[in-house]
Amino acid sequence: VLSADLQSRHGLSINDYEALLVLSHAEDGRMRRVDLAAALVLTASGVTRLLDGLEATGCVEKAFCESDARVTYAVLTPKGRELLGRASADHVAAIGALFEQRYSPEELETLAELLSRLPDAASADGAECSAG
Amino acid sequence: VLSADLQSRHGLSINDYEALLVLSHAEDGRMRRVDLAAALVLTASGVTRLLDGLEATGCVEKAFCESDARVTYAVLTPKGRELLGRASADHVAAIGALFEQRYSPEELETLAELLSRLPDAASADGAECSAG
DNA sequence: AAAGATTGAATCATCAATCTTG
DNA sequence: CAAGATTGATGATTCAATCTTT
Repeated sequence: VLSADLQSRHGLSINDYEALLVLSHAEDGRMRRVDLAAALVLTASGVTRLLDGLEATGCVEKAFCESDARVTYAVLTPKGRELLGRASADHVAAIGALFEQRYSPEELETLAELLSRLPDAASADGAECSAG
Repeated sequence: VLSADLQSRHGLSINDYEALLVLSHAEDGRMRRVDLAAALVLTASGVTRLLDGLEATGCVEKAFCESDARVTYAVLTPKGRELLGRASADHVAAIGALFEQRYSPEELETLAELLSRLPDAASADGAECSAG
């Protein structure tokens, strides 16, 4: 549901969205591609191809590293940041509706705590999830 | 983890396993392909290609419907049933270990109840998950 | 030799089109 | 025309190989 929403309203796949979100939290909206891959739990080649799309739409740009020519950065553009802002507003609201409709605040906390015990579980915090 | 285990120990993808499991619970180990697709949350073409593999290894066979020539059945073979039995023993044990290591019985029940409220959640029962 | 990035081949899913049968 | 099944083309992802730089 959430994925289809992002796609139809903003033209973003869930991975596009996550990539923009991660970049938006990085220093200067810029990250090494290899670090972005790790953050998105994708391979290096997966990131190359994901960014191909975001570069084509002008949401992300390449930048090169002066001190190490092996490194390429992915940089969030103003256009990308704007798109993320709009998409994030909708997405966070949709998530909120989906969960608040089904769980009380206490239940949400319990659910988050239980799921956080699974292997490789991401932070159950949620504070980092908005593009604010 | 669970998926990699199935693949390396028994040569089954998680979808292969699920297909054999669903067939094993059907009347005579046989189902219409379209119904199998629905049960596996796959498209019709996805099922065709999934069964291609299971038919190649002799775990599933085709059968035709006498009363409606449009229909093709997927039939679990004895070989498929044996493989499922072996894989299931390992798989269920692995799931058990994974969860019992992290949750008390009460916590498991709570987790199952909470998750069952999500849209399209499958049965939280678990009774149907073993190939026994 | 190792690290970062990209490319080509393979896998697995989907959709759209097609074929057969009802 | 609708239903069941398959096939071809496409998209997303991975792995293995390659290229450049350290």
